[in-house]
Amino acid sequence: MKIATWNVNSVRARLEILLNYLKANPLDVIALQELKVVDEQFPYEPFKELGYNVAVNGQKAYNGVAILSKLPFTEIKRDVIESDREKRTIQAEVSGIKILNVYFPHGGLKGEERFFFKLEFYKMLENYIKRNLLEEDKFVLLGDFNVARAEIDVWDPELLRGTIGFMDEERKAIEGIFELGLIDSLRVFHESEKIFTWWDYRASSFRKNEGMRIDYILVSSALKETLKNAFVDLTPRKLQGTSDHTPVIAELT
DNA sequence: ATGGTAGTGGGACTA
Repeated sequence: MKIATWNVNSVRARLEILLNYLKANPLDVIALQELKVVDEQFPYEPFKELGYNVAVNGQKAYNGVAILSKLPFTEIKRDVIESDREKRTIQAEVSGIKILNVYFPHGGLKGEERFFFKLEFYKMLENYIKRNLLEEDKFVLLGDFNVARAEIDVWDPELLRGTIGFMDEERKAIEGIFELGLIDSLRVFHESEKIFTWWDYRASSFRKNEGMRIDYILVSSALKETLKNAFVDLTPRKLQGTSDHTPVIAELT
């Protein structure tokens, strides 16, 4: 089973790129973030034509998440965090695996309201997992975490230290989620490579490879033995008019 | 500390 996460930064603006990608790259499950569209206006049809079941939790102009799956969903939950009014979570079960897709807040500068909201969001998600998932559950947490975990996950740790996405407070918060026994799939196969998933549109960041690894696929220990590969696909980031993120993919048996 | 770009929706906001 191939599972991917991709912050598409508007599903409608990226429809052509997304469909072409799925035609060329067979994925079983794909988690999308930043749809920027309400459920009613989500482009369901072209995905259905490619054989996908579609579960959407959308919002106008901002946020919005979806899960596409070739296999049928046996359960769909939206807004799994109680105060999630921003449409940032959707969970679906596919073939006995619970898949939780999360678009974490970007946050703000230290001390600002959005900064505290972001830290609270990490804590709420940690609590949700603690309360709702058992150690033996087959579970995948994936999405745009909006934080780089370690120095290896940013292009210039000295320059970026203390900026949004690489503050000590958010790194500590995300570590609380990793410490629930979840496995950072990319690092199982690429232990010490500098690999990024996001590059700012500005300042030719992608050309200079000035990026950050802020998108993750984490798997529960019950899935550890089934993990066969994980990688970042840079190809779609090279296209004109593409998202500022590129997909992360994990392969399970 | 600022600016650089992009999407939405037709200005300001988020990222």
